[in-house]
Amino acid sequence: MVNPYNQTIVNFASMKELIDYILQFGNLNKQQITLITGKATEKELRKDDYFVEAGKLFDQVVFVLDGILRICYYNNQGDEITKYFVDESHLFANPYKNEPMTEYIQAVTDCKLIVFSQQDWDELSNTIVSWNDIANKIFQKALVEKLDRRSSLVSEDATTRYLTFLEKFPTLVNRVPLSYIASYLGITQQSLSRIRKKVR
Amino acid sequence: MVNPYNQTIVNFASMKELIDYILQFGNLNKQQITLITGKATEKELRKDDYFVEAGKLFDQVVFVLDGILRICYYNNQGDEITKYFVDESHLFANPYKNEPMTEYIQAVTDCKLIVFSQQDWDELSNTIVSWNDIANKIFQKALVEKLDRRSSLVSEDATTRYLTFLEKFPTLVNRVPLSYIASYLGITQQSLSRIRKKVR
DNA sequence: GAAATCGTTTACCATTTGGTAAAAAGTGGT
DNA sequence: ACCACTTTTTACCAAATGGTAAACGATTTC
Repeated sequence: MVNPYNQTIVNFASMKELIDYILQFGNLNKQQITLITGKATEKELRKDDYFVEAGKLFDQVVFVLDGILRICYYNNQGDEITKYFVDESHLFANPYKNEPMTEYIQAVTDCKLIVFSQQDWDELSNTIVSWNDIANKIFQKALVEKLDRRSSLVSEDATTRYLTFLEKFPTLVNRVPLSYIASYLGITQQSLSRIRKKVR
Repeated sequence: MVNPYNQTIVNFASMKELIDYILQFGNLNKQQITLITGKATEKELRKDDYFVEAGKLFDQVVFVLDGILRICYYNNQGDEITKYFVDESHLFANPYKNEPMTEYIQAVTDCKLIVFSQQDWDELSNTIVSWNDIANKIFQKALVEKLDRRSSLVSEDATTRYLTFLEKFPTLVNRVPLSYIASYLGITQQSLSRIRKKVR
């Protein structure tokens, strides 16, 4: 069978992770879980693979089973900026589904993902009455969290930002290149190296 | 009639502003508009009044008819930080309705607001089928915009940040004290004064 | 195992920003 | 018009950060 996107059916254990995640936001019965599972596909990425390139449309909903993604863009000075990371057990969707991506998505480590097309994802509301509510809760919470994190990046000094990053993402530090973390924190890698030395 | 909250029925012209705003996100018929209008109350604030204080619950939905609000908190160093401004024709709701506010809301100028209790706002979904969808679109869009703005605050230098602020909020510069803008941009007011002199 | 590559650290100096303080400009009240 | 008060600007110096480059360490490749 031809499979140009390297996508496979999702196995039971993987799917359970996603379902457990969704169940935090609302109840689902067995039948509804089967409906969701039926639309899910699995996708693997190698370290440094680009999952989505800037300029292209991206209308999928992605759950990270294993690995770390980063969402990036280039700022006014042409520096590559990591806007945020998406790590294990987090959902990601593009808020601007109908516009070409201004950002690109890259695998920081090898990744295992569960992927839905936006259409499949949305169609679940036809058969699961609470689906829109659940989906909105999920993405709203994610947005609020991202906003809070970025707010603290603006109002704190570089050292505090790094320490907060360590608290919020304790599992990322040793798996993500320092330069990515630096650009996420809004400082140069030299500054971050200096800070790291100071706080160690 | 006792009116401890200084709230009044909303007049027609004011209500039209809000309805026009909501209609960007979905259709409403006359009857539905009447339902919404019936739940709205008007509230006025004087410059520097605190609308919501930190530590208290806040479960209202607020539309700014006139004036500017700012949402603030204190950072680790004890500095007062303006997290964002809410100006004319924008809706604001607390994403953490069930938790005491960590931020406070202050009137930067005299303000005229339309206010809904969260309960009234939510109850509209009982009579307007598309209400949840409309409301989610409104707040999701607001969150995404705020996130994009804050992202550029992290990745650009102070001068670029100020110029971007001028572009995004051309009507705010002359109505908001420089110190508020500085804390929003993540710099001291001296730095902002210097930048302002440079770019003028 | 040597060479090449990549990521990180260090060093140097220029630039930017912060902190404290004082002066200047603007605002409101009497 | 005057005073008191707030906001903004300016100045000075200290501290933090950026830019360029080189050195170091770890990993990969042949």
